[in-house]
Amino acid sequence: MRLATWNVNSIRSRVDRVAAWLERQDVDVLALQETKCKDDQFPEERFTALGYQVAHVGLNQWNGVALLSRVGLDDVQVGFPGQPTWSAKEGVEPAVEARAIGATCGGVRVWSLYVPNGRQLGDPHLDYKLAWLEALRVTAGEWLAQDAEAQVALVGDWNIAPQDDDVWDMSVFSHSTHVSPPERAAFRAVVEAGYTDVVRPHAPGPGVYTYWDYTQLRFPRREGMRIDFVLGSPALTRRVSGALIDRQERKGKGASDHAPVVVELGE
DNA sequence: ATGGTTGTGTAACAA
Repeated sequence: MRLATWNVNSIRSRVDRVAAWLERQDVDVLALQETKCKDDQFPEERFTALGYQVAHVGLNQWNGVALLSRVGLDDVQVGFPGQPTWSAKEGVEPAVEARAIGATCGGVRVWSLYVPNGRQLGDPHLDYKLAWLEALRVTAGEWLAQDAEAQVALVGDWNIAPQDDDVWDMSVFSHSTHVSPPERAAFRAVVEAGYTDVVRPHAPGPGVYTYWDYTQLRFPRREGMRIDFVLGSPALTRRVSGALIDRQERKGKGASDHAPVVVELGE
């Protein structure tokens, strides 16, 4: 089974590219982030025509996560237990954002996750991000406490570069989010709860990234960040036989600023 | 040059 994750930065502007890529890469399950649309705007028929079932949550033009699967899509869950809420502005009732959707696909509990962007050090968004990751760590840890053999994949855009090699130049990030000690500790806590980065051994750095900013010629200059991850539970990690970051897909007109990440699972 | 691009939706905001 081939499992993939991709921050597409708007599914409506990328639907042709995603559909073509799915067929080319022979992917069974694809987790999408930043679909940037409401549920009724999601181009579901494009994917059902290719044999995929679709689950999506999108509340407005921000965030939005989805799962496409051709190996079953059962027990869909919008948001994870304990997922923190966010209030966009003063006076607006805090709500759970469209940042997490889970389903069982071919025996694997797959979660498509879009971790909040912390924006700046000291920004309330960073506190939200850290609380979000801590809540995820607690819940995902409970899943393994209940069933140590559970096959769980926590996949998506984590908005964290866990190691210095995961950015092109650490000195550029000395006062930035994504690399700060609290963010790295929050990521490490998920790993220590039992979830392994299954891609890195198959796509080692330095210089291997999943995201390149649209501005400042970051992609041709090879100035990127590794911030998209597939974290596997122990039982899932044992099944991983290969992985790749499809850098080709970042090329050309109409590319997302993120590349897709693919994991091959054996029996 | 204190920005640089791309997305939402059509002014700003988000990344």
